[in-house]
Amino acid sequence: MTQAVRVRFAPSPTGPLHIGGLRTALYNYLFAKKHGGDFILRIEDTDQNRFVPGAEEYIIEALKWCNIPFDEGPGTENKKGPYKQSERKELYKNAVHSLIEKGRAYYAFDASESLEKHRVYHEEKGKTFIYNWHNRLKLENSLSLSKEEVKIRIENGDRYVIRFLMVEDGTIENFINSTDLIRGNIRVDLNLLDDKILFKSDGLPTYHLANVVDDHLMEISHVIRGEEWLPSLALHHQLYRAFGWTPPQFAHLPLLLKPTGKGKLSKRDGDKLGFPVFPLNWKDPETGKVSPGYKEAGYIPEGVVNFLALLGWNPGTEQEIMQLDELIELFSIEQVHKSGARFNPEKNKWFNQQHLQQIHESVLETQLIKDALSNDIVVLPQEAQKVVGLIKERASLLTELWGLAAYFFKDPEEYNPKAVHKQWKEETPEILSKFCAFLNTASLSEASGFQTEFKTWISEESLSFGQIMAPLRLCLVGELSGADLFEIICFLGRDIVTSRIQKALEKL
RNA sequence: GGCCCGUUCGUCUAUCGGCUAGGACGCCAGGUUUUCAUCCUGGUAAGAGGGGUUCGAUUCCCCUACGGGCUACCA
Repeated sequence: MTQAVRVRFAPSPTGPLHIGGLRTALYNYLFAKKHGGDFILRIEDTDQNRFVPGAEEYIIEALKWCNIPFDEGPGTENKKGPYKQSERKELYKNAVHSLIEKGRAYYAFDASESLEKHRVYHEEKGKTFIYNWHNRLKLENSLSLSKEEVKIRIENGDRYVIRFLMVEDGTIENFINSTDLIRGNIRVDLNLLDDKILFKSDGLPTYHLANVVDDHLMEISHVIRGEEWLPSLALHHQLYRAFGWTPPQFAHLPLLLKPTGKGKLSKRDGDKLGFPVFPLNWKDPETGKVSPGYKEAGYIPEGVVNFLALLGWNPGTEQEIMQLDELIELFSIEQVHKSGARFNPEKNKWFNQQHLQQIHESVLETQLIKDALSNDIVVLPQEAQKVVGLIKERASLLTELWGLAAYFFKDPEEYNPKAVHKQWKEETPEILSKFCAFLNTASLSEASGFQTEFKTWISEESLSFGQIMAPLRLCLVGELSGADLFEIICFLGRDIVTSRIQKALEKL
């Protein structure tokens, strides 16, 4: 019998979820759904100092926007909950005490400042200070101090932490092999590892303890997390072993790197390079500063998710445009890459453009109507439907829609000077007047029919396309770009076309 | 500094010992179009370096270089 697949995404609410975290969530989700398993959201809020109000809500909203819902998490029925670590304190306390009883954890009273001194001192001598078998007996802890002393200190209310006893004696060779689903075997010398703090003096567990306890209690089968956790893998394995628990399987995802320059993608890169790194707008509760989100910048979740999925993984085929259900179908953790992937905003946009062509047009129509309304223009549903059909292939972002469609609903306010200079000739006004006359006799019920009539007319008048099309476009659009001109004319109707031509004739 | 992980076009990537190294984004050129965009066609450009193993290495091993991560009473 194989174990049920249960994975978790475990962010800490220290700010908005960024695109790298979102990808981790996505991979977890894809893996879970691929194997018919559950995707669990756990909030790791054990750092009181870094807690940011609103961050948890943001994370939940962001996952919802991306269409990657969790099966268990805050607010769901508590099968294995609660799902916030701050509500699980007793569990960690019990766990760490069981470790103390087993002799695998101990109290330590050293002040941060005194440890810092040790570090500096060692560094000056070109050495590294590690709190482990090397020196733990020279420091202030329940292994070096007498039982009475320890008891007195604790009863006195002295601040203490609880440390993990990594290895008792570092003189014996002691390697551990851990398996990573993506990287294979990873071999670490346990003698080089430190006695990590499991419990902080504020009475809360550190990540390492809480993480292991929760993954065990929540019956997590696969831990899929960022590569920054790879160095802790050996520690986590040792913890499972010390508890006597079977560890889950691990997979460490490659990091997302900056588009240019060095290092991993950070929350500040967005501002610097002008693209969002967050799924949704985020307003910093302290500074009030708003960081842009994909949603508000006009991206659709289908595009963002598709692009993100392919950053560090691909199905091995040449298919790139995929819907969420296809991603689930094709996903496999073994095909995830080992090396970091540079974030490419250009390609991100391209994916969005591709998906924008595929989503239901009603989404675009709704957006267009909304944007028009904020410009005090009422666009009827059937108008929106018609116009979206004409312009959507030109749009990469939802936010570009109105800019591409505005001339269907309002007269141009200005005429591109360059274009005017190039296309507005001496004979133009006369030709346009003739066109107006022709317009009165033409049928505008259908663009293709009108085009035929138009062609007949210009040959009768011995005019060329270039002579009339460009100026006409200027009159109607204000630019030399835009949708099919015959479609525009038929949409606008005789009166508006005529009035726009009149207006342009006056102005130019 | 120490430990760990990585390294194919500028970028994302295919290749699981047979390669004329394939695709996509970007860029460039051409075509379609009344225009711009879309779209279509073509072009540009790569296995870090050095040793092995092998009939044959981008692929396996080692070294070096470079890149990345971790090295907190943060996650």
